[in-house]
Amino acid sequence: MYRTNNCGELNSSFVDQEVKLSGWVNKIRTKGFIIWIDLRDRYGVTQLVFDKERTDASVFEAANNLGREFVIEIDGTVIKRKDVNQNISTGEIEVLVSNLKILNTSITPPFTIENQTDGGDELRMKFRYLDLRREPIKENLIFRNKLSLEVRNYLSDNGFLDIETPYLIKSTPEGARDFVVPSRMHPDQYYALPQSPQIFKQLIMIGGLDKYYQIVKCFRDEDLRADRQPEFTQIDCEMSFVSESDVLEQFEGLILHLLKKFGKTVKAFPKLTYKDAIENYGTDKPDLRFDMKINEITDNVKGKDFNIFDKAEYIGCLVLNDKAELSRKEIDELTEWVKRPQVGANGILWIKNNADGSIKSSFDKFFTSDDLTSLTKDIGSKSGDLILIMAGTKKETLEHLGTLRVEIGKRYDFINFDLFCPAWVTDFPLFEYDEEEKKFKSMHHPFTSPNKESLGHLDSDPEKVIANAYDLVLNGNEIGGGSIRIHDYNTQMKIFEILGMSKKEYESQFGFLIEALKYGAPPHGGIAFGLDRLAAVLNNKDVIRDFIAFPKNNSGKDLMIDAPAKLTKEQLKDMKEE
RNA sequence: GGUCUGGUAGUUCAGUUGGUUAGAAUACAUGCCUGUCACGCAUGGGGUCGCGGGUUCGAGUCCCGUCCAGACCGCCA
Repeated sequence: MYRTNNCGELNSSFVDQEVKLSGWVNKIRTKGFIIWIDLRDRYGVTQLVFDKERTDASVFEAANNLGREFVIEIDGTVIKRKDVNQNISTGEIEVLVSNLKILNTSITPPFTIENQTDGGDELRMKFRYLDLRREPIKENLIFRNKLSLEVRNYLSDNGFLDIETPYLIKSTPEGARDFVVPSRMHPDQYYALPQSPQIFKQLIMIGGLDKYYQIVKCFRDEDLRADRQPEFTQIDCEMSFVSESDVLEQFEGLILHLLKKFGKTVKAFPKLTYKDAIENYGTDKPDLRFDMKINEITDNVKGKDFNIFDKAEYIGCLVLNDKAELSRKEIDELTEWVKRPQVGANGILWIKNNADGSIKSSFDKFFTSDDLTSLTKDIGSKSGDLILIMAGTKKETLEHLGTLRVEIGKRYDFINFDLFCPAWVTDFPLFEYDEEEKKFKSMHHPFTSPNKESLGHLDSDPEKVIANAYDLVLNGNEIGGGSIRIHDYNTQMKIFEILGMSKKEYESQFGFLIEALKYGAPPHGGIAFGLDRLAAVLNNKDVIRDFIAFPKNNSGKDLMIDAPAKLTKEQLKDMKEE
């Protein structure tokens, strides 16, 4: 037996008990006559004490020779501390050690195993097993476990069945690039790893299992971001005999269940259309933790001989309450920020609706103060406000204003980080036109059903067709998305046709699904959530890597195991036809 | 594929206009220390300034190339 207790559970109620503990040497503090060691395991830290009066000389000597991250087992007596440490749960007691056994030694770790480590990202990834010993990473993984457990509880209580789907499937050219796996038994042929179990979950519905879920790894061979990994985990769900509102209700329940379980404050759960989201927030994943909206002022400002306005297709602005005192330098910094190639805006124009009633703008040459006053009235700005204006094409300007809005929210503390603001975004277009390939592409995927009301546009004007598709947005992050699927053979054919796929193409790629639709496919739909991202967002973090035990770095590498790597000639030979 | 930022001690970083022997903190080692908990004090070891080339009397510093890391754009049905 290595231990009678763990390093997180001892407190004053254990005083005078004999205990045996095992763990890692986190920190050694010595005063010559006395040595303290912080012993760490998954559960916490317990202070061990050795001193020249109370500890056997050989044990004291052994304690003197320990190093960081040695694994030790000790016997001792729980005693009250002279000075209590309020910061840790075991801070009232310490263990007077009578016996010390070294279970394993350690060389000096390359970074400190502390909450605020001195290690950089690269080093932490290379020695991820040491990084996992750190409290913040450990807590993230414990949180992730609780999260997936609560997801399972909710879905199981609501009658969903956990059904596994295959990882070795067939590649399709639609959507993201697939990771491919060569087949040894069939040289020059390849499996693909699933980007999502999409088609399988639809076939499970056609198979009559009614409610399915799976917490499942998915794979996409695309470039990474702070919130994107090439392999990631989805909470994948599908239901039969449901309309869009049924799905939204069911999964609003899931999200509220989770937010409640984790003690989060939720203000509301609004439903906005894609169009409203874009026009009010400049993005399809609005951060609703602050109320600021984009105001369109195109018609208000044209015709003053100001070229920038007169030439623009769209002019919009943001009203920053009580920020009129912002310095010229700060506005210039914001301007530089939006002009960086990553944002790509042309610049920012401003109006200061000063607290003293005066009004000033960066285009005073063209606008009288009466013009400005009437403009501020129209957009409901009060004195003390700063108004930032952008102009250009509608699509780009809204996008830039949306990016600026979030930056302002962060920079000037408009965002309330204690608040969790989930929202549905609905009524996405079914298609978007790809200028490069000169054809329509599915905005979601080709199995998304068109909205009944817009079916008339299917032949004449595909871009106007609205999909029965929806995203779940939380604090400005897309954490889920789904749709009602097509369960009708003819509609599915029609969609493939609009996407410019030949009969040969769709039959070779999705023939089995098309066939299945002929055998009494029920109406069905579903949703998938990104578990990694959900875990990060619930902890107000932007980077999902630290919610994954062994993540890939920015360029898709695992720095610890050094993957990807080359294969041997022998291995490659197996993959090729003679 | 592109843009930006960075790469200097085990680690995190500073390093001025190009100028003598490249610094700090921390980690590590040794010693001291009668209650520490970011313990303290003293001493010490520790450097291919990412790599290659160029300019120069002289390069950590300037130029070109390249590699690596991070953030973002494209991409992510």
